[in-house]
Amino acid sequence: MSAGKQLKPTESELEILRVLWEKGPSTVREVHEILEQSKDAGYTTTLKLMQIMHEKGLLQRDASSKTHIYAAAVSQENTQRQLLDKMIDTVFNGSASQLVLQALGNHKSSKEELEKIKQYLNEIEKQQRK
Amino acid sequence: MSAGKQLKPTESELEILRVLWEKGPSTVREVHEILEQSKDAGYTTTLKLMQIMHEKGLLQRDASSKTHIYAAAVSQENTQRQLLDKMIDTVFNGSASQLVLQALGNHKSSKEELEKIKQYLNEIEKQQRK
DNA sequence: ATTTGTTTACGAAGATATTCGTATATTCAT
DNA sequence: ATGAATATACGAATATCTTCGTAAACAAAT
Repeated sequence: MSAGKQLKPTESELEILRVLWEKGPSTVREVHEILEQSKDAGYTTTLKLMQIMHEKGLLQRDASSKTHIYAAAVSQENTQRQLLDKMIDTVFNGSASQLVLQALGNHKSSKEELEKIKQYLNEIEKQQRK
Repeated sequence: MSAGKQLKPTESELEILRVLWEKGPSTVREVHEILEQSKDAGYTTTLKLMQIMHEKGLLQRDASSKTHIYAAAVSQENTQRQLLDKMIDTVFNGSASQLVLQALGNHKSSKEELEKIKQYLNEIEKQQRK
């Protein structure tokens, strides 16, 4: 499976992807109006970015109507994994658990979340014993 | 407390920091020779980068002898935390445990490491009950 | 002292990412 | 049809990051 590797989105591109992951297929204006809330950029800036992302294969678009509809062409999970792997590699010297300890140490996680993580660890250990 | 905030190192800057964290205070040449093993760049490129990092406050240097000695001015842990926090924020929508699950799922961790994480989780839960 | 090798300093080219102005097309209301 | 509003396309300015050429300073060897 798998065609060519997905390339790493830039900071701005990630902001756009987040909107599309959350809201689903949207027009440039819709995306732009969300972005405007947290940063200030012109409309054509958002447009241009989304066009470039489309060229790169990060977004797909439906141009059948005058106002194009864009959607993420890469999944949130794949992108998260890609960026996370890179961070483990370049920032945590390849040690995922080092990163995990840091992450747990500096953020309040709810009891439920912690429980979920523990269960997960147990499963992994069971796997390993086999 | 807190003096001005530490600014985010770029990709290349991070490579240099990693060398200095590992080897301690070093000359440009020493750093460069390590970098050469994994990438190819000219000596003056490494020099320039380290000079810029010094200006930015990422490195400190001892210029008392002809050949300057550079050292990291930011700690590995602080930098890791900074980059990790940003990733949790921008890539994992603020959910540290989401990131943790991803990290555990996609990397083999040794039994010892997993055990360490579990102990840590227990401690956190103990804290929370208080 | 002159040459040779190593170092820093400086400036600028090249690459990539971000921003926006302007032109052109389309739609809709009048 | 004309004008106002909104969309896309395009090109280019700006900013940031990365790279390196070249010159000047210095040190060591001959």
